[in-house]
Amino acid sequence: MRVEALDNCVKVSGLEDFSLVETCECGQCFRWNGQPDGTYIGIAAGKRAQVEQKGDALFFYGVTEEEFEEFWRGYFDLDFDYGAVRRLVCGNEVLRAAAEFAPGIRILRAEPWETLCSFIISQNNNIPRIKGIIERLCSTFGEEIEGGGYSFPGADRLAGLKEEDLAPLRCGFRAGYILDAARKVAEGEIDLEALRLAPIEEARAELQKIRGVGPKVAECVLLYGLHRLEAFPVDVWMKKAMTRLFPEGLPECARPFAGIAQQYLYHYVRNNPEVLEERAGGVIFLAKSANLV
DNA sequence: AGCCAGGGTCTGC
DNA sequence: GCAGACCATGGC
Repeated sequence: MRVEALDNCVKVSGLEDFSLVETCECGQCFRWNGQPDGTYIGIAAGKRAQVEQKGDALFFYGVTEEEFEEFWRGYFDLDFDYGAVRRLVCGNEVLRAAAEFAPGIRILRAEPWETLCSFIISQNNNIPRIKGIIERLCSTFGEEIEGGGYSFPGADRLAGLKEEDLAPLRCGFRAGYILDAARKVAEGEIDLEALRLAPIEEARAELQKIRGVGPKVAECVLLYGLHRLEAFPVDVWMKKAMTRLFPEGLPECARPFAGIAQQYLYHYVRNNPEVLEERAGGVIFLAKSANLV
């Protein structure tokens, strides 16, 4: 991987196993939006970037080399060898097919609070509407940032609000959940940063003390917000995928990186729902499907 | 119109 | 412990 500063952007070349589109469209993040020109504009940790991929190179517009090194490099997890993980899970035929369908997926290092709040909003909801609610949350309570757009409001900003204050979000029954989470985090009752190193069972239990946070949301916070790669979120799609494809549970080879395997699988079954059909023939059908990619 | 959405809570067995 | 109603909103 090579990093160089050009006049108006930072160029990062020599990337392996990275796809901007796959990473931004695989359902883990809600604030990256594809533009008509093929670039993606996103906001994370109060910073805005416009990113373009050409082959094995990324171009970061509106970003200095220092900002890239200090934040975006880690955010996109560019220093981790995903090829090694793919080869590891390839011991299993189904996982191999899933990983080969979108080998450029990365697990972003999103902020814990933003992730917690976003996945509370995600419950019993669809992705376009989740994005809409989050955008309204940011434009209403976030701060305007350089280059346009709004930061994600901190827990302390929301902790003092009442449910009616959240009415403009049109987030329905989730308003109370957001406020409970904001209060517990703002007052230090829940220390999200401490959960990076806590035993995972303890971290799970801690997160589920928040109203509106059950097993699924907790796993998403662990994986996307705290980068606990062993976390394994199971939503309705993953439940179908596991029942249909892994009735005995996730193969042993994938356990240490269950979260990455989950992301490959989730994206795979959502874009190839036929592999979940009753008469599909499981592994044989999957192997065929993989050859088409 | 009616079903469903990257679920969770609460109630009743 | 587990099933089932219910939750608020809008995309399709």
